[in-house]
Amino acid sequence: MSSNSREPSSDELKRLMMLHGGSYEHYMSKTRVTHVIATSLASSKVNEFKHMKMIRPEWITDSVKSGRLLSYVPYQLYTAQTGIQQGLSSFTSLTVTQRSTITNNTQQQSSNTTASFNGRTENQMDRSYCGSIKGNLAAKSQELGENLIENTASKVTQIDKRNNSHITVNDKTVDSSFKVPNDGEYTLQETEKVKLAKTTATAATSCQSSHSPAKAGDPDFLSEFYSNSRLHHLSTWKSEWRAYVNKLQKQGSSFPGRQKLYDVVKEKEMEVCQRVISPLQKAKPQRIIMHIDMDCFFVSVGLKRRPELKGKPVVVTHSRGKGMAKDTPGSDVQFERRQWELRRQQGGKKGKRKLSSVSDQQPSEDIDDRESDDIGVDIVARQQTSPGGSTFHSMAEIASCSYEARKCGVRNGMFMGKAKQLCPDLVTIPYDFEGYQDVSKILYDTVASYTHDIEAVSCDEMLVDCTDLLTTTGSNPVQFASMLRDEIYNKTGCTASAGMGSNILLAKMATKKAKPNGQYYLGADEVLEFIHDQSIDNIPGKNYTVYNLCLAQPLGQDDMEAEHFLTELSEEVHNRLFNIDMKGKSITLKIMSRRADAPQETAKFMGHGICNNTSKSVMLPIATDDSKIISRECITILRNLKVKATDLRGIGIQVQKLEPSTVKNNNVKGAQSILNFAVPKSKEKVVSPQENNNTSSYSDKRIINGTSPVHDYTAVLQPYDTPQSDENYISHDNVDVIESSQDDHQEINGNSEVFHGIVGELARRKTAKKILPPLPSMDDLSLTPEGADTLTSSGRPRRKRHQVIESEDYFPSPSQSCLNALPVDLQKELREAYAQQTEQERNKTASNAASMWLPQSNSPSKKPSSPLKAKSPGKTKKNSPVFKVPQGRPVRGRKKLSPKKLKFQKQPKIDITVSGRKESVPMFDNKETTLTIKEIPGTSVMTSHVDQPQKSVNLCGAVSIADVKTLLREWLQSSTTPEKDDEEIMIEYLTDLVFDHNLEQVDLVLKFLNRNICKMNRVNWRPSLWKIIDAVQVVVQSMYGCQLGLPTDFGF
DNA sequence: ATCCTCCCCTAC
DNA sequence: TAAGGTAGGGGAGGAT
Ligand SMILES: Nc1ccn([C@H]2C[C@H](O)[C@@H](COP(=O)(O)OP(=O)(O)OP(=O)(O)O)O2)c(=O)n1
Ligand SMILES: [Mg+2]
Ligand SMILES: [Mg+2]
Repeated sequence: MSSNSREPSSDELKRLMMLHGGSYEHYMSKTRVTHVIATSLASSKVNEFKHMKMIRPEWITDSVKSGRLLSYVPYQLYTAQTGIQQGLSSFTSLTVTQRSTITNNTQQQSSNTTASFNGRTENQMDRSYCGSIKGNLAAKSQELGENLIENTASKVTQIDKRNNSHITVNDKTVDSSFKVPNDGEYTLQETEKVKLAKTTATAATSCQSSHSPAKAGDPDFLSEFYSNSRLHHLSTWKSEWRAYVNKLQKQGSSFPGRQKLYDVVKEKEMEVCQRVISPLQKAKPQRIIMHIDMDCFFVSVGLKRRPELKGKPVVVTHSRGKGMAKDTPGSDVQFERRQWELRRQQGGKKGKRKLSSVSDQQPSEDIDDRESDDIGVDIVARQQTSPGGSTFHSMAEIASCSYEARKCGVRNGMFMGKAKQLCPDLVTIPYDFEGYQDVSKILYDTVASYTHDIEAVSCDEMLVDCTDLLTTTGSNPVQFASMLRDEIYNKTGCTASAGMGSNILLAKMATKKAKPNGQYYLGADEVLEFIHDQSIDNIPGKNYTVYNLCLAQPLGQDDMEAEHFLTELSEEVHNRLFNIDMKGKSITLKIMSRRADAPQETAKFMGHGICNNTSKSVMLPIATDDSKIISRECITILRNLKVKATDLRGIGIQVQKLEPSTVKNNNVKGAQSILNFAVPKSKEKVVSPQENNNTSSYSDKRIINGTSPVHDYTAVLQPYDTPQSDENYISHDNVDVIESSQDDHQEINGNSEVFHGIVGELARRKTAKKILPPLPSMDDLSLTPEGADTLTSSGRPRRKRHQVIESEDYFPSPSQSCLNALPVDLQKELREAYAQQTEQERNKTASNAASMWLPQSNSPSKKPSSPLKAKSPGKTKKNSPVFKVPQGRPVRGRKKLSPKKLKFQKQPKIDITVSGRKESVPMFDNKETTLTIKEIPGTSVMTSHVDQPQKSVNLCGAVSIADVKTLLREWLQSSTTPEKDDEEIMIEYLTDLVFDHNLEQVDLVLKFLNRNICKMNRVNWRPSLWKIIDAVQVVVQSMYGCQLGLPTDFGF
């Protein structure tokens, strides 16, 4: 609820809500909050809450008055909210109360309002992605000479579009003759990463502004950050435009622009008295790619409001250009800036090297970099020393600078301080993200009125395959470019430049040459010469990665801080996943930690300073989008990494290996366009023959789902590559559809949320076609599908579990039949997983000998998962008694089931990973090293912090199975009836083991318990045991999608 | 040979 | 103050 909610006071509303089954969250939490109640919201909030239902308070009061839950629709704050938000069936769901994930799914139907800030509804784009064009084109410089010439890079592959006219969004008509560039790649990794940087507490000084919104702890931090982040906007827009273009392509359309172009050409021809050439030109097989890019985009949009600044050196930046950045005590601006420059800006200085000489000079690249760095430092030094003390060095980055500013050497991405240095007259103007988006929209729509063979590159930039366009209109590239640029200018008031060539790379280079408000057509004949003259800097290099974001503030030197932040990030990730109906199996945590030679304080406010990066990933047995699971995994990793809290500068979470979340999924995914070689990786384990139907159907039918949400077509990315047969055509969509099976429907329509997890998911995919031979006897750990017998939706399997247990042949029979219900290949997977599991077990024992030492925690530790704390104190532990951990470290094996082909299909991964702690953060060895900055990356001494091991999951201090057994034995002997407390401790212990992926130990412990209860005839303990088992199964279920299989005689 | 993970890189 | 995000190619090195 927004604090602005006056009307009824927020307290009153809160009371009403509580009274009627809702709940009230004081702070925004995307997972808990279902409706935002407010009378008005700042636009930044609107943006922030755009996925939410924003509703006026009268909704609540009126509902209460009328005694039932009224539709919130008439009460929406902004009708611009796209999508169909379905009403809630009960007031109770007003707010999701933090229960288990499973419950969450039920609500949150919030539509996928993608971008569109204030009411820009058309931006609702579908999810399909176009791939990056640059794929291979970015051939390293050496090959450039050769490769450039052919149009290797740019095969705007196309396939005939089957017109799916149904998604009519615009008034355009279908033109089935158009093509859709598509990508053969299956990679669809939605990733999310955010970093965090902090400054030390010592610098409490720097943060007296306690009201500063920039705190990691602040619930608004993330959204606040994003809404001001130009790079975030750029990224977001890019993917939106890709999706938009993709949608256009699927839609088909008419191209009003072509007529104009055609007319102009006609006219021209008349004048020139019919050159017979143009008809002939049509024969040219030559592909023509045009690259269009707005000139100093942010600036020129900004100047529309400040026309008087035209002609002046203008920059867009957050910095207001006055005042001085505070010189943070512990920081080393010079040092950091130098590092920054080394990293980012290697532009400009390496000057004149020509392509032609590149091949032999290639290796000197590094040196060059360093040289340029030195120059940078030099400047900095001067600046530092500059007399008069008027050193303005803001570290705000310049997003875009006008060409006047460029004359002084100012560049995009440069720090404001340095730019000011280079050009004292610099004028700054603020960001106007909405303005950029508006212009961007016009740009795209303008081009789209000519063709849909577009590849979005950025919000101010795109690639256009003009081949078809030019052919059909009989025009030449120059004519088209002129017309297009004129039109863009007329409509937006901003200028664009265009470059054309036979491939993407050439087109881009041509643009660069054309740049300030010009165009350049690079004909085939000039290519060699052109290239020869190009400075190497003008060649777009290989690609990219990224960096980060951050937050500063002394807030947490304590680990809780970071973990809390992680939780928030997890929610962010969850939302992103949720919005695209995907779940992922792989979670990666990326950590940036202060490099040992870096100062304690970051030079740049909210910067991350100079860091070491570490990343670690875990594979989940089943895909998830649950923020709690994500955060739990991340926290575990973080703890294991043992980064000093004060050195933690950035945190990023990525979720990969996405697959459609089966429940309601009508989205189309993937579909990246490929404008270049679709190099088939051949290889191929033909998709298991049984399910060939996949292979063959590159159908588009799923689109139907756009209108019939009930269906559950599951999009599956096709991993294998295009048969290379026809290089000009990408053979498919790379998105495939598996027919939903009957049970599908019932599951979806009915009690879907009940069936969760691997088996359930699998079953949903396909019906079994074959029955497999019985499983090997698994008296040990085994996983049992829990599909058939329903659970209560609360997820409590209690009842059912008993059934399972009771059935004599529990394992052979029921589970077998469940298994049998699965597709053959999946059965196999399960089997394999099982096999590996046991093998792993073997390994484990083996590695046991390798002796992994862990500290014994002597404290009874209620919470085995201790905050990694223990920093220095932990060190002493080193001397404390240690236990050998039976399940030794190295094991932590992971099963990989059939690799590629199934990649995006449901894949049971029963990964019993042994508690994998260990792992040390590579740290730069600071020890008495005044270590100059010299460090060559590879050289830096990494000291592994092998010491101060992590407190491991333990039962009252017992870690090893032997100790636990001893403890349990004592426990059993101590009395005939268990204490409630004991029960809870056991549950906690076992649960933590599960979280730790140490199912093996869980199994051992349970069996041990069972055995001894029987042996000692402790009848009274049985209910406790059941209870414990139930509790554990719930957790296992939620994490693995199935339950532990336990011997049939359990508990008897 | 082929994967996967962890990294780096760079265009916007 | 500043808002250093992000997709995706590619390489090294380990596991299989
Ligand atoms: N380091 C960078 C580079 C770019 N941008 C933003 C601002 C730019 O206006 C926009 C487009 O980037 P371009 O590379 O196209 O640069 P400009 O459009 O500003 O200038 P040019 O005329 O060279 O295209 O992206 C940014 O925020 N930070
Ligand atoms: Mg531009
Ligand atoms: Mg651009």
